[in-house]
Amino acid sequence: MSLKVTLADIARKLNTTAATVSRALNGDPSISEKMKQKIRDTARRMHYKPNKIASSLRRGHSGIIGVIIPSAEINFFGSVVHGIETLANTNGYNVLIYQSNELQETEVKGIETFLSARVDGILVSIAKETTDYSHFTAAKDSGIPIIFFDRSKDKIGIHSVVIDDFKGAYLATSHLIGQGYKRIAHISGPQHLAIFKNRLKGYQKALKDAGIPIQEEYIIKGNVSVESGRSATAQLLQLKKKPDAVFAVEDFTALGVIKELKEHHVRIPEDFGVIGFANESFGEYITPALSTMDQQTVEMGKHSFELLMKLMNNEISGHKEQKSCWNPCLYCGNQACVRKQ
Amino acid sequence: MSLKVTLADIARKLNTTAATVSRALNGDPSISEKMKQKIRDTARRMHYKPNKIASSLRRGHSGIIGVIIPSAEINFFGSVVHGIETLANTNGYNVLIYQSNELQETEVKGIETFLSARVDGILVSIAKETTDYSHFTAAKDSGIPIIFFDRSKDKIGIHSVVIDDFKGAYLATSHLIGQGYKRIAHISGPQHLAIFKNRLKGYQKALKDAGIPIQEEYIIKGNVSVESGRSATAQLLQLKKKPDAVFAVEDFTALGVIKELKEHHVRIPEDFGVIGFANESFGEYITPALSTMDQQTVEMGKHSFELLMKLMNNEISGHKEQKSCWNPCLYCGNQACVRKQ
DNA sequence: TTGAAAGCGCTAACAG
DNA sequence: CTGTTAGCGCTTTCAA
Repeated sequence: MSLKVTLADIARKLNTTAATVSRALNGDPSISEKMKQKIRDTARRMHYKPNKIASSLRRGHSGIIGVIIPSAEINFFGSVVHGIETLANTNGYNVLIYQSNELQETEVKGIETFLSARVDGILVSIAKETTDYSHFTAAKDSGIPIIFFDRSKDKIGIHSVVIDDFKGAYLATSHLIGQGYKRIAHISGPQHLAIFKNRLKGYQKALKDAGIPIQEEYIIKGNVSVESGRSATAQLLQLKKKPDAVFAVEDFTALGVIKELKEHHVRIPEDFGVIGFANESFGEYITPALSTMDQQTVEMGKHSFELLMKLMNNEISGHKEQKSCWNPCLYCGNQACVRKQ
Repeated sequence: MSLKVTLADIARKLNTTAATVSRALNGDPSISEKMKQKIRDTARRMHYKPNKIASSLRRGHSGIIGVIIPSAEINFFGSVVHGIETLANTNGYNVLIYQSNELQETEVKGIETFLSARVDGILVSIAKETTDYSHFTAAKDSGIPIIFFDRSKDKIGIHSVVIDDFKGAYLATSHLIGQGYKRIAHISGPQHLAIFKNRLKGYQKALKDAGIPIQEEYIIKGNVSVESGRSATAQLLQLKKKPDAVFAVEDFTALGVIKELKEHHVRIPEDFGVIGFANESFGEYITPALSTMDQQTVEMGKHSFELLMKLMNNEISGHKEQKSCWNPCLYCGNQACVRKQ
């Protein structure tokens, strides 16, 4: 029942003032060791819990950074958040997570909530359904450091941390080519999101560089879901000239491909190659195991937080949008990042 | 750059006072409609964002509830949190998520963080590694409403929301018996957590009721991981009298079982039956599909929040510990909750 | 229906 | 080294 022990309570007991107690507890060097000891002891005995609300109000910052993710049920994001937390915690920040559930409306609410909570910075991975970005630019204009990770939007003046999706897709496609597949299809994602657009481009470039003509009928628009992988595959299998491999824009789509192929009794990888782009851990669980591009999620989280911290500390400008391709293996072209069971 | 618009700013522009503006914005009926309109308009034009920090300090509560989960990378928890958020948001609460990463130390930090943030209530699913529970009881004693969900600890005076694990395990085991398996093993989880202990008991009761003798060598201690499923299975396959089915305490363990069986070229389900206890979505992705007990995660989240809200509103006593078995299908014994592909 | 004033718990500036 | 004072932005009496 001692929830409301305050600095003043401690001060009273010790015949000193709240200011002194505050300083002692915050390790201010101007306070004598003896006094500090005494104060720390009684604070502990009285079960004092600092009231961060009051502290934040006074200091003008909250020590919280907000992260908006589309869904915690996508392993990929859980893992990135883990990376964010690791670094945030060692830097004295706490992380507040908000799920947009892939909805623009909820995403807007998330931004508002964070603004009201006076978080010190915001990290966001854009919802699939979001097509208007004014809540982000408004937040930025109001002065709060904000950075996109993974799902980003170019040319609206907000920094982003992404892997080199173009190169990743290029490598994934090249991987299939290297395995001897000749007619490689691609199931893409919503083209208004940069990551999906760049993966399509990487796919096309890889084919071109290998001297394989690009067939429009081999490029199917998907929407990042198991179902869209299935229907796209069904569609591909009806073509006169069927493809013999698919590069799926992400793992859920790839899973749909595999499910559909199985129903048609197409053998993987003998008759048909499949590669995804990692966002799920189930890749290693399904049979046949899914080849996929590793995204080093934890690293992505750490890098995102680092960039955000620089922004919060004014170490980098918020003005000219900068894109941070952090993934060493994708960046340097090391093929090791093709993860295959 | 208008991050610091305050009530006073608005008041000044309108020749009134912060008090009036506050009242208007909060819909106080004593303010005239005309004034309210005017105030709302200028607030919008000035891009006013209420400072919840200040508001919380004054009101004495934050409107935030804290949720501690072992890991956001376990789908199960993401899904429960989703349920929590749904209800929390419609009730005007925001949800702050903290990951313990299955570590007691981090879990303690989470509690402290929440206490400092003055959250209005805490929901926690206990970390695997936690063996001392004093941080929970201390929090409760300090007056904050706290409730366990899924991973709970009995007899320390804290309410919990769990499914009827005993009955769930009973059903899972009976399911295997019903399919004709005769020698059913069980790979269990850490016995200091109630859910795992109860699942073991349910397994034993099901065997007993079916007149099948309980063999100690068929009960393997696991630690809730793919690896432990594998090694336990390897161990079981070395027995003179091999089992012909396994009830795994949760899905990661079940996955390990399947992987190991595959390596030994044991056919599922023809030669060997496997059933898990749902905490992952990969059940539907692997081959052969994993039979598993559905836990209705979203419902669990909603129910947890409801109970917490009752506690926060003093509608139930925090004194006598109460266990809330909320899962209708497990509770009523409806076999439909065995989810099989 | 509105204003004036006080205060939530903390920290920073200024004294001493 | 420590105390005094003021104020962060908001809400809530109490008055008018």
